[in-house]
Amino acid sequence: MIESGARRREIDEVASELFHANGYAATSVRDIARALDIQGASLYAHVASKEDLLWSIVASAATAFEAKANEAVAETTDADPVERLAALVEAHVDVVTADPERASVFVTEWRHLSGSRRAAIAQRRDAYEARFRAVIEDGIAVGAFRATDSALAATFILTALNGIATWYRPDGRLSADRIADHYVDLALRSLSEDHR
Amino acid sequence: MIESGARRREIDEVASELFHANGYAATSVRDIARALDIQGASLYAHVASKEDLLWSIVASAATAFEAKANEAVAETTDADPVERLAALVEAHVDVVTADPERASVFVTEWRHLSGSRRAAIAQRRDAYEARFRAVIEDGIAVGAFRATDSALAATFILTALNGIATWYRPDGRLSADRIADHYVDLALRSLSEDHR
DNA sequence: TCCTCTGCCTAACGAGCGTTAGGTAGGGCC
DNA sequence: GGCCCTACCTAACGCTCGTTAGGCAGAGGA
Repeated sequence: MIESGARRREIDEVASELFHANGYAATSVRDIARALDIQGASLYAHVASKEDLLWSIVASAATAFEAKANEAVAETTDADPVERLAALVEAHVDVVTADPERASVFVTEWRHLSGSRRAAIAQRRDAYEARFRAVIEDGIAVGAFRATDSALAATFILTALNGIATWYRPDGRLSADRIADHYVDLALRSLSEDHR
Repeated sequence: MIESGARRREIDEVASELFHANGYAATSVRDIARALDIQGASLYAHVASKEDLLWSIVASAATAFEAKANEAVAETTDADPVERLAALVEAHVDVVTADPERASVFVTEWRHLSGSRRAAIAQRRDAYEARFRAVIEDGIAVGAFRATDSALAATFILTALNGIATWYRPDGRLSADRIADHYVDLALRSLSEDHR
């Protein structure tokens, strides 16, 4: 039986670290087992397949991003698009810095999912990106942002945010909060009306 | 003997496509050979190892980025930091869109290089990023950009630019030129003084 | 005609891959 | 004491991996 208890969460965490460090394809089941001090075959008491492990990580990351974005939007229903975008950006950075390994696996390894799972994640990513785009369009309509290609702007901002997952270290020069503040600033200014 | 003739360039191109599509670790030597309609073992008449193939792609991409950045800086020696940063950003987008497969392999697969090669690329990446940082600092000193963390701003911009390699399609909605224009705009505004 | 070079072939190597089958030690509950 | 559940074990499966060895067909120059 494939459970989802404490040991399973441990396994997900170790797999996250290794997938983050070396990539999914370059990480063997026996690599993960070694990090847990057990045999490769023993992992299959907890997990149905290697891909299930990836799926569990990627799906939980997707859920985390969606949940935080929901919070951010709920907290800014009465606010203007500028504040709502700021909340969305901050939420995204929060999720990334809270678990950079998981976030980076989500961003870079989801293509190794097969068939319907990959499609499901692609769709959720699209929906997530659409929320950013919608807020940007609202801001343009209200005159808070300059008129520009909202899809391209959303992509610009989101890829910059996702990049954090690849270089962020909890013990690095900048705290997660400071990174979030700076990135909110950079993102909002990139859409600002005045310049030069 | 390992040559560097026309056939070899063909091989590099096919390998770029496959590494871009599926990742280095998930692409086998036999996959590359199949795309060339030859046997896996036959590749070794042209290439010393699979990693050499990756190295050849990554190194040529690094050289392309450096060369275009050199041009951009040379053409803006008398210009202000704003124009020089614009030239750097445009150069980067140009290199990415000119060969997105190669660029994306450079950005995402270089960690699979071993030892000294990985270190060499890491150093060249750092030096390249430092050029962006230096121009941003010049701009801040001159008052053209607002005072901010220049390293973080450079990372913000560069990761957004590198992201293009993962989604750009030559036959997509936006031409390479329009993407470059928009991204120059977004990058410069993210550093602008005024906002709200 | 012979020689050399280019570009590919077949066959095989040891190693590692994801995964399955079947077993066992130990702890908690009846 | 008997029972089941959790967590792991060893052994092995068929397959694919990167790579090497050795050979051969055809083109081009001497």
